[in-house]
This record gives sequence, structure tokens and C-alpha cells, in this order.
Amino acid sequence: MPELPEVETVRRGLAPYLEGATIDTVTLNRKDLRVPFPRGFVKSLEGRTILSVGRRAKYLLFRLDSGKTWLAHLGMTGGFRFADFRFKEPSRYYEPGADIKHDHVVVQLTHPARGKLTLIYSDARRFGVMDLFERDEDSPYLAGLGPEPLGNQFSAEEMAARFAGKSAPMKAALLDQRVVAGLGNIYVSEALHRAHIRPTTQAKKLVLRSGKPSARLELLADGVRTVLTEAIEAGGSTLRDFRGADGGSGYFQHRFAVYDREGEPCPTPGCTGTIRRIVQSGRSSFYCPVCQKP
DNA sequence: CCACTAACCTGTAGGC
DNA sequence: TGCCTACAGGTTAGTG
Repeated sequence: MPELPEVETVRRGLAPYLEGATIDTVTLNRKDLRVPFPRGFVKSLEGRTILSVGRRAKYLLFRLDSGKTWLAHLGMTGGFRFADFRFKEPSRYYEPGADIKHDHVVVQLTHPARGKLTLIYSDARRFGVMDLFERDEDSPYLAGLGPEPLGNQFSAEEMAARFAGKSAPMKAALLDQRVVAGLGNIYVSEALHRAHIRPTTQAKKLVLRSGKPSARLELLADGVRTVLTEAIEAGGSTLRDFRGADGGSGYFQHRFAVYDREGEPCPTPGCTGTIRRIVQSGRSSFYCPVCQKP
């Protein structure tokens, strides 16, 4: 579910409900997700007010009035929702019609204007992560991340510097969060298609001898920015009101040019190619063999 | 340092 | 219907 546009959509959905809200109770239904919850996690959240909901790459950052930051990563299947809840006992909730098997974190909050809310983190595969830290520099998850693709630091020149001498295929190079932070399997295929670059092309081939980016690398920087921006706009339009949303609906309304379209005609104007699927480092890549050059 | 694989975990879709 | 395999939006430890 979550690459950068999805996480940003979640952030925008959560912010109006969480900013200014005070956390009353936190219930962990297990002791870990991909890794254990940090020591003192519950105690550090309870009683605190959320000042803002931010995002870095695919990480959500809840800034607390204590100065600490609650970090959440959604992994593959993680999502937040506000429950239509009933409580039988203080720590056991009941939600009509919901499959609560994978609800791992239940947060009760009070918002000054919206009243009492129950926020639930659900994650079937448990590839998600939660952490707590004082300063962003202290977080092993945030350290080493490359530039935000929609920020000022990201550019073709920046990518050229990172790609110089790299023989790894572009697919792997763009999935590397140290190069650009926030792309995932879908948007790597989409951005490479826009730039007419094959996922198998070696990263260093897009860097000129002078060290400057090739024309296609310039196109790629634009492609990354535009595809992410368009996806955020598509997600934001249907998920603005986050209540009851499963975190994924709406997102799928964004139309992918090549992802999961094996056998379909290439959508590039005038192109006669057919989309192909290949596997690189265990993951699917989709591309057009006609308009995406090696 | 680089490139690649396996592993983490559960659910689902498709073939037979 | 059941059984089996392949695969799924992510990341990281381990290997050569």
C-alpha cells in the first residue's frame, strides 16, 4: 500500500484529527511489529498532545508537546483508521463488523473540537515500525535517507553524483532510499517509463563523462516529481475525510501507466510497444521494450 | 564498498 | 471445496 504518495495521503487525512489532540491511552496488542516497540513507548505517549503530523520519505512523524517524536512506518500492509468503537472494558474495544485480528495499536485521544477519537493501527504482515526519539538525528530510520523527491535537494545533478560508477540497474538504484527517499516498487516503474529508461539500465550509463546528468536523467528527475505529485493529488481528493477509510481506497484510483499492466499497449503517445514484466532482485518491474531504451 | 538473496509475516488469486 | 504455488505497495541481515 504505502509509497510516498500514500503516506502523504494518510498524513493529510490524519492531521486535522490529530493535531491538537491529547493522547489519553495507548494499548499495544502485541510487543512488536517488524521490531519491538521501544521501551517506554506507551508511557511516553500517554498524556501528551500531538502538535503536528509530518512526513519524511515513507515515515509519519507525530511531533509531541514533550519534544519527542513518535515515528510510524506502514510497511506493506499497515494503515491507520478511526474506529467506530465500543468499549466493553477499558482496554478492550469492540468494533461492529471489523476484523480486529491485525489491530496492533489502539490510541484513544481527545481533540478539543472533535471530542473523543479512537485511532487504530492495523498491519496484517507486521512489516511496519514504530519508534520514539528526541531528535531526528538520533533515529536510525531517518539517518542516511536521501533527499525528499518533492523537495529542493532532489535534482538530476544530485542523482548523477550518486549514480556515478554504479553498475546496479536503475530499478535497484531508485529503490535505494539513500538515493531518493520515498520511491517504492510502483513509482520506480512509473518514473522510469516517463523517462524512457529501462529498469535494467545500469545507473552509471545515465551519467555523462563530465559527471553531469544525461538528458534522460533530467527527464527522470522530472518524472519522479510529476508522478508523485499527481498520485498525491489523486489520493488526496478521495481520502480527505479520513474517517472510516481503510487507508488504501482512493489511492487505487490513480491510474498507473505500466505497473501491473503486463501485456497491455504502452500508453506513450505514438508508441506501439506492449508492456512487459520482468523480475529484478525478486520484485516485479514493468516497462515498455519499445520506448524505454537500455 | 557493491550487488544480490533470503528472510521477516499474512493474505489472496489462480491453477488443478 | 480444497490444496498448492506465486506473489504482494518494504526493509534489512547476511553472503560473496
